[in-house]
Amino acid sequence: MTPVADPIYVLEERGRAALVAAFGLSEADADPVVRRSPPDRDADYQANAALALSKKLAMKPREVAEKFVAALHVDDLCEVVEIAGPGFVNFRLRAEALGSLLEDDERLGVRTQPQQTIVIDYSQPNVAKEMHVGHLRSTIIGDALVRIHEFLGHKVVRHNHIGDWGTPFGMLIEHLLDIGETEAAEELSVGDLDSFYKAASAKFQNDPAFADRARLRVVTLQSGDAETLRLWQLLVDESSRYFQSVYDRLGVRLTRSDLIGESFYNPWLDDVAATLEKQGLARVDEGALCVFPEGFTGRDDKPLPLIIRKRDGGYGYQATDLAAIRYRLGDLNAERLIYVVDAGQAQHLSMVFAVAASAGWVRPDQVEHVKFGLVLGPDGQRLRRRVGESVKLGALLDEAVERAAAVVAEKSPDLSGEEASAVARAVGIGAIKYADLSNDRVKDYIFDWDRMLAMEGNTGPYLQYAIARIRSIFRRAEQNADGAIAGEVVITQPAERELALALLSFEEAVVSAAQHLQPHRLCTYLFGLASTFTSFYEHCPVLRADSEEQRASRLKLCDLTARTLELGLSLLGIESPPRM
RNA sequence: GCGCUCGUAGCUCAAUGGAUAGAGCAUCUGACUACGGAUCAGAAGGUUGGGGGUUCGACUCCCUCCGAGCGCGCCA
Repeated sequence: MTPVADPIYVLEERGRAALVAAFGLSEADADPVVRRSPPDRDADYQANAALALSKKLAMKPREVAEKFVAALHVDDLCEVVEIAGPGFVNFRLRAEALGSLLEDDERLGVRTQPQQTIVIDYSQPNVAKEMHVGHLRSTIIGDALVRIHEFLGHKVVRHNHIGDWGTPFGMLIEHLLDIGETEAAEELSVGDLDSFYKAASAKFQNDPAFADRARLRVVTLQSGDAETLRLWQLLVDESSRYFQSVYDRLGVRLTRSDLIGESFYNPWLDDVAATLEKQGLARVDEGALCVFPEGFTGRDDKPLPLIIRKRDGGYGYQATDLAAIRYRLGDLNAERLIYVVDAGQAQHLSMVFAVAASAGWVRPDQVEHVKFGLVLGPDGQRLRRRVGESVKLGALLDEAVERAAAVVAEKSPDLSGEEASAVARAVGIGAIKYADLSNDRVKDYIFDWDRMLAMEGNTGPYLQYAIARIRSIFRRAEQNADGAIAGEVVITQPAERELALALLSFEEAVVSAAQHLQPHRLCTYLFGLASTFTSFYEHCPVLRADSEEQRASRLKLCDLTARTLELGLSLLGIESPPRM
């Protein structure tokens, strides 16, 4: 059975062969530059290569296009191939070809890629600190990238690089000792991490004796004192429980075994420093061991250091990040590292990457910073609870589910209490995720409850609703929708044609989201598919189709649409309730 | 001061260097007692912050200016 296959790749392949045959180009130079055509152009796809090649080949663009078309074999797919404008080659697919391309396939036409081992570093909350919206973005985007790359056949190693080491732990442990283990565990277990951290921090600032103890405690901790480590572990365990509760509510694929935090790299930090020194990359400056990577300057044009070891002999996150790169490539044999970290860390990470590259630990093309912008409130300012305080994640998720429950209760009063609350969870969490993922991640975005929960527009609830609506067709048709639809897709109406083309573009949407590490490309695709579907559904009667063949064909289009939307949402980490 | 990011319709956002810059919301006009109206069709709305440049072709690449945000030596 022929799988669903995105014609853009077929045309690309045939186009490449034609360019090689017609002009003797190398495979690499023979990119036919196939794109979807703009709407209302009476063409489905176009190849733009002729214009780009005309100079290289010293021919007129139209001449290039003519020779290209002459060498092209696409009669089985296209009913029209014509040259337009200055040298665009337009393709219009045959209706039969569209129908046969849409044969059933578990993966809905998305092929797997040659497997790579990829470490994706995301979420990164801090021990003994409440998670905030910044962690939310990293978590949601990272989770989507994990799912997309796993689906494409890669081996993804999830690393939750938690902040569980370093200077703050001196004061946290001392504070823990002050109030007693029992009370501390109690406070931490109810998830009130901020008050614990703030109390410790306040004492550190106001009580010099406490501050001295805290500094000493850092040394004791990092030298591996057993009792201190036990107390530290208590903090980590309590915090991990809290993190896990957030991940479970979010439906994010992170577990305790993915927690590989800063402390994990502690044993290698001395060696990182020693190696960099031996390589002549690091030198002592103002008491600290520094590397000055080329091209980084700060104030007064002074070279900017990456501080490997502080004046007091301790290590910061620069050394830890370097050790992590060595571990991930050297010990885990990863081929690619992806860091889902806010844009504010761009300079730090590019310095770390530069140093790791010059030490020979990584090739520059193996590491990528997936940076993201801020979450803003309706006023366009950074989202805060009150001045200076970040919004607590737990409260945010509560509110999302509450608001979704109100929407569900109003729109679907017939759902049972249990189902209604399950739907509310899926809709509320899905709305938050979709609102985050549907924007270009590098930009700041405005967090707006009403917009993200709206049933119209490019939102999570809209897509979930579209799926539920299609599912209801099958309930009404009393037909099983699990690929058991007999017959084949026959395209007769323009709306069917548009829907078929949209369905066939799924692979490109997934691949492009992965290639650019931009989940919003997949969102844009899914919203377009849902819109195309509603137009089809309005214009083409399904259950009241003219013939059994047409009914079966249209049911099949419905089924493929629902499954594509479901799969697409699942790659974004979003659930699709069967009814809502 | 140096560096990075962003600036697109009234609002929120799209647009792997390709033809006439697209959606949703809001506004306006139509359609159908609805296979879940949580609908469909259409209109209006733009000097893509300004100015230069590269290119057959620029929202996209380069330079410059303006505006916003972030980072810039011992927190992570």
